[in-house]
Amino acid sequence: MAASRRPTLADVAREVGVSAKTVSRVLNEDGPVSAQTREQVLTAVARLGFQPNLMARNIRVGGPDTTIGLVVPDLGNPFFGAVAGGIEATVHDRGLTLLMGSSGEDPGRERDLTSKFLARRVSILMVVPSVGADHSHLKPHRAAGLPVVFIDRPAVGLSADSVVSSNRAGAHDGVAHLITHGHRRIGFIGDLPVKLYTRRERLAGYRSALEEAGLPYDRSLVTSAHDQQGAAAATAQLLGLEDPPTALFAGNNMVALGMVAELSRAKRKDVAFVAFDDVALAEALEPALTVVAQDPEEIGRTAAATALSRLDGDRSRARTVTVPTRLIVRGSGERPAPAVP
Amino acid sequence: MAASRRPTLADVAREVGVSAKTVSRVLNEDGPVSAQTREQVLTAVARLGFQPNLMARNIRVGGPDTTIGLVVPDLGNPFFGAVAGGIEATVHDRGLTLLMGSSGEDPGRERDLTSKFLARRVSILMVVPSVGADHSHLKPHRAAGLPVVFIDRPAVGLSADSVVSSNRAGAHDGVAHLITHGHRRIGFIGDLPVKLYTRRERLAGYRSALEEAGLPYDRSLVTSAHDQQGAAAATAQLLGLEDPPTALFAGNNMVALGMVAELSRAKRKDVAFVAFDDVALAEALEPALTVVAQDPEEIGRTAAATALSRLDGDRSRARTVTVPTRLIVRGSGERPAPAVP
DNA sequence: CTGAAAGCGCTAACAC
DNA sequence: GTGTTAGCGCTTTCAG
Repeated sequence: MAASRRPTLADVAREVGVSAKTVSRVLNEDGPVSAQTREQVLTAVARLGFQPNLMARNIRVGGPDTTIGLVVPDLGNPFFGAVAGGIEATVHDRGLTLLMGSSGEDPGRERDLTSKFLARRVSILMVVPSVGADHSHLKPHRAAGLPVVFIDRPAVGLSADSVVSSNRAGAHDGVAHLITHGHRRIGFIGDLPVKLYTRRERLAGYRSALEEAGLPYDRSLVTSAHDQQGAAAATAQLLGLEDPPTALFAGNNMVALGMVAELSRAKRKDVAFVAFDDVALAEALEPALTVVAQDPEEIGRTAAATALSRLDGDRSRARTVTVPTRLIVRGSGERPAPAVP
Repeated sequence: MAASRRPTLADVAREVGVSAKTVSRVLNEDGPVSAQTREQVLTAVARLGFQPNLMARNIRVGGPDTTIGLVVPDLGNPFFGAVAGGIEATVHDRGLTLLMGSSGEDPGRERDLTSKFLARRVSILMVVPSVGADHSHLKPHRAAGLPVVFIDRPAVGLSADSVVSSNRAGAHDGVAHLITHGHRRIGFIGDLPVKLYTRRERLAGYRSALEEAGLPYDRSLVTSAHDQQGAAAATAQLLGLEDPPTALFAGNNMVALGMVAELSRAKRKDVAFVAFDDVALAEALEPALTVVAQDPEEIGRTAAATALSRLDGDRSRARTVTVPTRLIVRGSGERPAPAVP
């Protein structure tokens, strides 16, 4: 059972007794073809199970490939899955397909992936940039007209479109919600590394909410974690302070999981908390988890729409689109602060 | 700012004053090249920002493209995201890239996607087949040596490898756990449509556990839902029966969310429950959620390993690999059944 | 309406 | 070490 060569245009042409060009015409509904030959060609195509080689076509036509290159930190993270879903839904009608890879937050891998995608002549490049990644190597491609969109975090060293959540305003709203319920000492558990764009923005929102309420910024109440374990530990550490916080703000969904787990383990029913980013089962918790929800699908749709407009000739200068977050009040933020002595 | 043409091998060659083949040799580390010209070529490549056109290369070399086509029902579903992550991790070293699309459980879209992928000459095709999809159109490609792997559900009308969870055994274990704690009337809320492979298998596991314990199979205790809302309604409906179940088994993670939400809403702290598929925050619930956990990453890794072995010439007959599930006992399944009168 | 020739960007197979 | 020629599978261009 030898792996038989796949049929080509020429095979079909020979089969019918016409030229390759005629077969090509039939398949692309280009120029005129007699109903007669048309029929014969289609029959032969079906019988041989012929499928035109898209790569060969693209190379001749010269245009970009009908793919979108998408680099995310982690394919398994539902946030990026939802972003990808939003992109796909938006570009599907244009016949574009997603080429995906994960960088693991490693600038080197990110660069390998983008290079590979560029070598494939993707129509559009979308990247969730890793901390420390430099994007200057994309400059010539941008100049050549390639739409590039950065997702969730802005570009570094390159002027390009980007789409982000309203991190700062969202964090502000979440923290303000806690303040409204009387809390004056609020812990912040952010992601790592501390240079991460989303962490910086969300911390800024936290600080602005404090400032607005005339509360002091206490560095000892700000800590970090990069996984669920770490977040649990950070939670325990904050609660163990001499003058501990009466409320906590989780800087992302991973942190939220660890924080909730630790509070539940320690049976601390007195601590109020709010998390950035929604999680499944948030409503089923006791108390139900109040969150600052992002809209990853909308981020994906927006990124795709932006890129498509560039593809269609929009030459206006690079813009950053902010997708709003939404405070979903479910209860966990309303535990009252204890009366101050 | 005209969109300048991207440089080609010939451009680089002209720049340096050598032949295209020499440049090719440098880039592919093929045949011998003097250190002198090598240096010059690399310089020119860097200066022009040249990136070889992978499509052109592939077409000449004739082999399949270095991509894996992956069709899933829904990109936003974390289960499939994790599967994709497992695949990518396994194939990364071979230089393969993921081409992904979502079918929305629509056999037509699934077919469009697979056809597109085949036209791109993917090295490997992986599909989570939709209910009602037929795969006979893949036969010629299989015969031509294309590795095809079905994920989460077996193939229809085609002999090909597949990788699935131990749905039957897993459901059996979950239900047996409930029986162990004294439950004799156990509700089953499965997914929809009822013809879905995973639903059938899990229901079979449910039945086998009942049978093993000498318990009757009562059809009125078996119902369905295809989203969280529906699952909540189904839960309410089961608990409203004249002779209601004292324990519930959720057939998937979506159903679990709805079920937990409804039990929490109705403040039914007496009902025991177990869910198929793990969910975030399961430990933080009260009681913590006992689940039959799947291992989607491992499913992805296994699928990839299987496909790679085919690529490497394994011609043995098609096999179905079952990835074990694991009962994670956290508490929700241990609420005792009320004493029978 | 149809076909022959040329060429997209690259590499295999031979020269030198 | 390096260049030349041919050709991957397809489409463009121009003749019939």
